[in-house]
Amino acid sequence: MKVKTKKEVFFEESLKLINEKGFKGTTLRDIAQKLNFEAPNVYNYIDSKQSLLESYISEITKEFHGAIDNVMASSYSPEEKIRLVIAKHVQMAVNKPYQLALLENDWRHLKEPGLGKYIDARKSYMNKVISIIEDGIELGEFRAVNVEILAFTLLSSLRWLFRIIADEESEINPIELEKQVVDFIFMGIGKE
Amino acid sequence: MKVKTKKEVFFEESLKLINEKGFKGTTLRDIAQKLNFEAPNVYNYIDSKQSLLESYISEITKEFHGAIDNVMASSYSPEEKIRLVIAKHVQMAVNKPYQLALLENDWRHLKEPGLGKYIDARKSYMNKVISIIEDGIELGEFRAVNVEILAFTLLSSLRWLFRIIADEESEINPIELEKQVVDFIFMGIGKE
DNA sequence: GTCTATAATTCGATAGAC
DNA sequence: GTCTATCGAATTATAGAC
Repeated sequence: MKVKTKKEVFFEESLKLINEKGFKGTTLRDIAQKLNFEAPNVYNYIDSKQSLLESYISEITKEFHGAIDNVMASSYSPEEKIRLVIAKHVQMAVNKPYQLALLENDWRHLKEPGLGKYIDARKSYMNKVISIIEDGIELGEFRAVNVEILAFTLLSSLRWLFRIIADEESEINPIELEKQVVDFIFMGIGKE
Repeated sequence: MKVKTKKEVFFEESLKLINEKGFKGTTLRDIAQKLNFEAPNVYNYIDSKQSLLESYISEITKEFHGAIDNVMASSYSPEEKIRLVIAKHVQMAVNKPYQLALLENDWRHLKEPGLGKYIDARKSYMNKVISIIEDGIELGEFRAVNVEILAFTLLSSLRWLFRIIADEESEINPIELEKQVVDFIFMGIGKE
């Protein structure tokens, strides 16, 4: 078991607090109190409250975009690509639920130019998903649907997976979670 | 066309601002500026900033719970009940996108005892959906699945429909939106 | 790295005149 | 209903001693 550095503990505990009270609702005093020191000491770890938000968000968005770019550039079929995208979201929800929560809850508190970049990147991500779905429809792997609405609904069900982990008291089996989500997205709830 | 009262304009404009900047990120001065008067005048319309949040949230949660209780008490089949639940979410997303956004983004800023009540009500809502799905599986209308994960994923895709309306520049046809969402949830994206 | 002290600003809210 | 003036508290952040 690796020993956590003070810096790692700082970022982990801050993350949990922000998850409970929101970025704007979490004060540097709150963070300091949780770590049992006085407020000005947070500046031993960060330059500003804003930079704290930015570091959490940039880390996780880079990971998502790196993953989907690799998927796009692969020779897998559209159906397999969608499976890989789902797998990535499940994996992230299981491994970094609080960071995902922060991303979804508090991205709006980014300041320019970071905010504009984030919004653009988010659109770009959805466009890549749309592109995969379009290919899949063309190849007859998917039903013909309104791709914008579908991509949006699909991503919505993926983006909020972290709540299952963050909210649920019970343990979740990641493999079972992925299977259930894949089945839902490909087959829906209907009998046939 | 009904003429809007000043009070209606106040609540509408406040809602849009909160949607952009979040509840904690929106100051009473921001609201006053948008309405072209000075900050203390907001107290002509509300008792406190907190009561503003509470009124938005209680209105919309009552509507959802009233709807699902009527559905539960009806003699429709589970499949038809799920269709009605989806229809309600689509209808709300189309008619009250900003209020739904506030609900999802800022419910955590409720204070006790309202916060606890909201969390309980949210769990209760999901339990009702789970109950419908369980009935449907028993009757052979739905595939046998992990109902908790399914209900969660299903509700996630419904709860974020408002973003299609709030974000999208293009007009959305509510009837088409409902059809696409129903098809996605019952059949998924797969060909068969 | 930790603290005390405090600056500079902003916030929700109130008082009271018109 | 609208304003000016302002209070009291809280916030991010800095200065500087230990």
